[in-house]
Amino acid sequence: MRRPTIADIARRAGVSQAAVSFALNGRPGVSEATRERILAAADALGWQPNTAARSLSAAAAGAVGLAVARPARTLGVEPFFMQLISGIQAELSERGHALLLDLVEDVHAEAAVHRRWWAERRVDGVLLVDLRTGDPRPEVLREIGMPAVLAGGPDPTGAVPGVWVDDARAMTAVVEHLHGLGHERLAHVSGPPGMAHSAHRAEAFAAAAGTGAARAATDFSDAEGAVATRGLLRRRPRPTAIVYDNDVMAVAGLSAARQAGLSVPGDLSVVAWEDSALCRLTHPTLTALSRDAFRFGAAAAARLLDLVRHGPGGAAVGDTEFELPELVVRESTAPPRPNGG
Amino acid sequence: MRRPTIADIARRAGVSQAAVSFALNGRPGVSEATRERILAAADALGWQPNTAARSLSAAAAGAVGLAVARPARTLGVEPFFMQLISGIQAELSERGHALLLDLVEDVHAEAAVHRRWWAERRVDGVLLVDLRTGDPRPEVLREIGMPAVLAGGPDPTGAVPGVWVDDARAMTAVVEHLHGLGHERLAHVSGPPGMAHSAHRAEAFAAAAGTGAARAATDFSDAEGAVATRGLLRRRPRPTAIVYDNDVMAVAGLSAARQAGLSVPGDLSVVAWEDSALCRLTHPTLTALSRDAFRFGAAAAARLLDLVRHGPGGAAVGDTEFELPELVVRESTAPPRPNGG
DNA sequence: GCGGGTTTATGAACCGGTTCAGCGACTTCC
DNA sequence: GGAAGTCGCTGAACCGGTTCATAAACCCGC
Repeated sequence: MRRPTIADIARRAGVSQAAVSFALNGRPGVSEATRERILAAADALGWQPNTAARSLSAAAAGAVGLAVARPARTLGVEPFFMQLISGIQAELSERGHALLLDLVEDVHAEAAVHRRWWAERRVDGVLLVDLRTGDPRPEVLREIGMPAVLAGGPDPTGAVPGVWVDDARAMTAVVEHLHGLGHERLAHVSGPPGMAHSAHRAEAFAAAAGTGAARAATDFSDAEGAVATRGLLRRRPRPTAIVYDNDVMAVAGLSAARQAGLSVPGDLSVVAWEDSALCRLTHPTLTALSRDAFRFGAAAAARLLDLVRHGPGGAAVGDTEFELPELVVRESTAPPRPNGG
Repeated sequence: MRRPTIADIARRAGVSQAAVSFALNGRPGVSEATRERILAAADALGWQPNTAARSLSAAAAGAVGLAVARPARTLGVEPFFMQLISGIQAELSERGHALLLDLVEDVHAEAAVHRRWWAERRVDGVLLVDLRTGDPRPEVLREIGMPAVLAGGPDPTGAVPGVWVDDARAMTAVVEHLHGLGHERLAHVSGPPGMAHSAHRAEAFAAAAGTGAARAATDFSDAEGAVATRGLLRRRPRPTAIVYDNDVMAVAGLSAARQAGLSVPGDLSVVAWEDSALCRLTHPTLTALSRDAFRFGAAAAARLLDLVRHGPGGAAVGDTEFELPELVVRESTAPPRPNGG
């Protein structure tokens, strides 16, 4: 039951502990024959390194952290997050690192968690999501000197490198799709203006959609998505197409439109920013922007591990751009009715 | 930038390292005056214990693990999981523990992760979800002697204590609700028969629903939920009410019924096992079994920490029952049409 | 056969905490 | 006043790895 240590291996193989350490870590200093004898002994004993001991001398935790500041209510509904975490996880475990997860109230609590993790040496670095405007986190991370990567960057302050998607370009593509169908009065149901990527999208929308464009901000929840939709549909002239910043709100918007007596896509076209099973469950199915959250998470994790391993001057420098999301056209977008509005 | 150690505190307070350790851990051996001087020094330096060092001597990792073996595709869509994790997290962080998360392929990979975590001393215990029939995990955990708690037990082998919900009683309540409305031909769209809780529910359903009962098994995904629904609706006589084992399949079933030309709840009543925003987004809204996944997770985590702290003979022994889910009646259940079928 | 260099292996220090035996100083009690 | 006990604190070992200075063994050419 007692877990074997290198001392056990050393005794079994008849060598010193130092030799065992060299052998197990593939460093020079032991002959090939001895190395094999040691590896065989380690294998026979089922030895695994004690992470605490290794961390202590190596001054590396072998783990990275992800603290998420979103209400659990919102988090749970968005498939995006689990996919993201799954991708992060896959990359990390392949490279022998563990993932520490923390769900907290807000970005200040998150920064506090980062400080604690760092002080306790629990993690070698952290991943950031949901950058806010005036976000305290990048500054805190720079201050304590902890490696960090922003998933969904770039960080305008430049304190933290990011793996990012060009939301502006994606938004332009969505607007072009709608324009191409003949829509002229577009609306955007966005996330909180305090979220950086939300603000980016809103700007890009305003720039691409032209003068008739309307906008409503929400907290990403289905409830506010419905309220925003009702508000937009009361406008005269009424928008003929709405772009939602996530899948959940798009579904809520669909219900709201139906309750207002409008048909989709006859009276109103709908686009969701994030694709998921949800978008295929509705009737009509939703046109959506699809990105590979799994690979996105993996890319961010890979970037972070490089940073941890090689320091800021490592393999990649600055921000890394991730592929554009793909617009998957389904039933919820169609040309507007000639008499619409 | 260098993180302070107890040696720094000792130097600053003019005492030995041992005294510092005693003072910081609230143990006897230092006078009140000295203790305060030490705490002040620690505070001034912003000291936090190095978890690696502490783990090494205390032989405790200060973390617990959760490895989940579900396809990310399914995981992401179920709000239940994030709520559960959120609750686990809340309890853990309150008691100074971190959460290690791993998403893996299947229960065998999960058992392998448990072994590795234990050998590496990364965690003090693990939480189990989704017990399968013939699940290898309890046996592995008993073998290596790692504290574990099953969220969603009880474990029939008795190797791992569980925090559990009486699914059988809940299912009976659902069936009674439907019977009370006048339904006689009920159907159940269940999860994989290999999942223990799924099997329990199916048994309870069969016992309560009587002879006319039909059943279809799925993998919990929206796709199979739709297929199962179409199959059930082709039966003659047709069922007038369907109970789905999760929210996602219930929504998918709703679409499938509509496509088959049936109205809900006119021609078909629908009940979802798990409540979520999803159930309120649909049209009609879904009658659902609602349980507090957050508190459920917290309860499981609390049970595990007790086990870790006090051993198997600790505060609680055996399985702990969690409150029954509540049936939230919404628009999707109603009396069957007299001429239905 | 001997000096110089390389390979292979070892002992001991170190990472940052925890813990325990031991030792003065002080109190208590007879 | 001296034995016994308590209090407050220290020195050192220990957890399980990594690492470095050092030494023994071996190889080479001259």
